[in-house]
Amino acid sequence: MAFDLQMNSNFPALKLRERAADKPQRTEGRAATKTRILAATEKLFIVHGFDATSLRAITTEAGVNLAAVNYHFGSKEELFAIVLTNRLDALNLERVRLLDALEAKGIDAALHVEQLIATMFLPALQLARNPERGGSDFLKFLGRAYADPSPFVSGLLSERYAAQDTRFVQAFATALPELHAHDLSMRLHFMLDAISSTLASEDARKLMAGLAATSADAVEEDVAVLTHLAPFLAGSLRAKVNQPGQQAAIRAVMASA
Amino acid sequence: MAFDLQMNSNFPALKLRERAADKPQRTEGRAATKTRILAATEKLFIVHGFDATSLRAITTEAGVNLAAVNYHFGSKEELFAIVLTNRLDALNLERVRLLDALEAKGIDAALHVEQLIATMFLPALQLARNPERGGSDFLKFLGRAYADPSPFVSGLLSERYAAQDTRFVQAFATALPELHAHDLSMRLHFMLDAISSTLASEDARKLMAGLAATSADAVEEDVAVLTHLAPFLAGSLRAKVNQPGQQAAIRAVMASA
DNA sequence: TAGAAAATCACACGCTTGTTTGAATCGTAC
DNA sequence: GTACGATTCAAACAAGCGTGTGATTTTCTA
Repeated sequence: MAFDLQMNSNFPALKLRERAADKPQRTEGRAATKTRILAATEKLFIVHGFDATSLRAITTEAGVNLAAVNYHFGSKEELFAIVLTNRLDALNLERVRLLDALEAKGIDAALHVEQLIATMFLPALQLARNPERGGSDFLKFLGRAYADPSPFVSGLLSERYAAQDTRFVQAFATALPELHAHDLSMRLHFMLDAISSTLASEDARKLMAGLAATSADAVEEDVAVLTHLAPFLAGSLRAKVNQPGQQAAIRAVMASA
Repeated sequence: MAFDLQMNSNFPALKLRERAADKPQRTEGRAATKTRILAATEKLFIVHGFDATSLRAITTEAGVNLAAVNYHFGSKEELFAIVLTNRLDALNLERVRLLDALEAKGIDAALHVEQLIATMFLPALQLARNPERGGSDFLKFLGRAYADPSPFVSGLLSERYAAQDTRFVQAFATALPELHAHDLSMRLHFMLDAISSTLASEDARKLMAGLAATSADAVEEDVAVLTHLAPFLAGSLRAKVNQPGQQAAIRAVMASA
């Protein structure tokens, strides 16, 4: 950067004094670069995704040298892998822990689907309220990650979390025994795609926030969001095909085509 | 649903090398370059999206010179705008026509939601069976377009089809008067995001094809797909919040957290 | 406080992107 | 057959990308 260059060549003493003044502890100064790169990466990834976030944008945002990324992280992909797994490992561990607890406690048959949905989404809501875990941006981050078109991101997610995914699919299959495997797969696919796109989109997230606007404390907000989300998703999963009259109604529309 | 896999391209007059040998006519030769660029653009857009489809990949696929794109279309964005509107204008016109017909015919209250859903998706199924309108690739194209992360693509879609969107939102609002505007917006948002991602993803499309595998002719295939799709989506739209016991079930899950 | 190690720096490499250029070629009308 | 507008062509442009380098500075340790 031009500023440093000028001070380097002409006033080394001045630069030394300024540096020493704003840097009282060296270990913090050493870790600061890596930390600020990680923070900037996450911030820009939320807005632009993997492909459209350049290392130059990251290092500018973080106020560090361009070469710092490759020095500290090796490559752009390794940097993003750390950012992604930092956040998502905790989320998925908590999801599996809740699923274990639910299955150990026994199954309330009538509302098992709603409980599975709550198990999937409650950890995300809770992390979203913890500033140290990303705060409200965590939901945007989650949506961006699962909707990102880059093969690197989707490959990392499916590789690293495939085991958890199949556990939830099996849990839903036992909760919905009358649903054919084809229909169940399609409907779960729909559900997760919809959640991802919604979390990644600003206006839809505001809609969800509006649902819980009346609640007082944190726990009640989670309850409010889930009581709107779970029936909606459960309704789609539980819907039966070939209800009386539905075929006729559809054929009526097709008659106009 | 029926996928005519032998159709690589949807534009006529693709034989040009042998034609160039005998007697090339000016208008045909002139149109050939533009047509082949459009076909290559559509094919590559389906696979890679807007950002990841380079003009060099397009012109190589089309077998034309790199400069031909800017000569005939002005810019990459203008080229993609033509490709997108070519396909989507016809789709949306048909959607609105069916909505007009449904509203003129009067409302079957009990199954109005299913009929609205059929109205939204039937035109896409029918276009997908017409080779001149894109064949089976039309559904992939549709999904790619609505799931594309590029601001240019999403901006073009929302600008050009905002009017039709609000018409459908209003139709759903009158069909579901008990649902709050917040919930309806969120659920429709979910629904469309899910459809887009599903159409864009290869495996999910195969799942949908499996639903209609038993059907004989084209019309019955559309009926089969819609009788699986409509109840599923209608179930999600019609689900009521705060059903008895749901809050308690959710709180039971939260107790483990 | 001197020397080794770690970190930062400016800079450049090779590559890809969309776009432009000016000359060569084609198709046709005079 | 020649002239002219329309098209095609190879080549280059400027900009952006991820990555690597060697020198310099900062930090830690003996």
